Amino acid sequence: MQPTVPGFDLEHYLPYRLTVISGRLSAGLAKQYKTRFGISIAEWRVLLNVGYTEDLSIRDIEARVNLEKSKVSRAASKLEAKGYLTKHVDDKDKRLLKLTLTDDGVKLLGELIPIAQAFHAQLDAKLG
Amino acid sequence: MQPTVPGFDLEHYLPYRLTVISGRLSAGLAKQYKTRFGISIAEWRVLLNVGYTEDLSIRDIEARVNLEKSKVSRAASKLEAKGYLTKHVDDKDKRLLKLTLTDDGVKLLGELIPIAQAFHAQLDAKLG
DNA sequence: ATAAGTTTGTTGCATTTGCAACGAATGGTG
DNA sequence: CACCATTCGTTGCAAATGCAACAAACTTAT
Repeated sequence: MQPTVPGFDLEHYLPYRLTVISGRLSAGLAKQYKTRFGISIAEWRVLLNVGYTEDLSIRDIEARVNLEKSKVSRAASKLEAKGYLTKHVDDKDKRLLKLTLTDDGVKLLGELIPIAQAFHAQLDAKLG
Repeated sequence: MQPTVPGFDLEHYLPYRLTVISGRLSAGLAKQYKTRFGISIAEWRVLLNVGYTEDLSIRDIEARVNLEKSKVSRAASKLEAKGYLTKHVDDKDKRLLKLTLTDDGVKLLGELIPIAQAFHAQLDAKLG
């Protein structure tokens, strides 16, 4: 624990700690989602947002979740291919896509949410 | 803001928020480091840890920073190729590599730290 | 000491990722 | 209207990534 380079308090550097912590948190759920449901983290987040708010566009999700639009686009396409959501061109602005969960999508989300909630409860318990 | 799927408070879901926030934080610094110094985030973290503690091994960093060991290995190799650190086989356990910053590495870290500190100060200010 | 098992770091390979380029749609300006 | 600039989503491609396989070094047990 001897700092070679003084003048920087690594242990308390916020961006650093946040990244490490959030990485560890995500990793736990990610494996469950992937192995049990064949869903990536990106897909899970898109699914969650589309389920949470109606008629979101790719751009909306990009802004909310801080995912590259190409990543959102591909995640949405995969979810569409798996039958969990549908894309509809917006009538008012035909550049936009309105994303909507299918019944299967809603069902899947219903299965995923309890897992996330349990994880969250577990986390809360650990944090006191 | 109409939840299609009830029973889940997305806005307050901690892992979700942490990931979004830490992603935004990292993104800001990442570009600076990459464009100005040709250093990736993984390399920056390895550099920082090696500077902070002497004779770290790949495994040590893997555990600390939560990076895949292959990622750490490649980041370390790149830093070595750029002349910022050296690898030495540990005498007591020849599987381990002791990573040490070169003079250039120390110098580079000295340039990067103020940027990180300024960023941190800026963040603190925003958080009140 | 030998054999079986573990740990450490690297590498091969298939997948994922980010960035730029692109077409289509819209907005703005003359 | 015509023209230029901007926005949105997709895709091509090079680079990054994760995982498994591997060799070498170490540990343990018999």
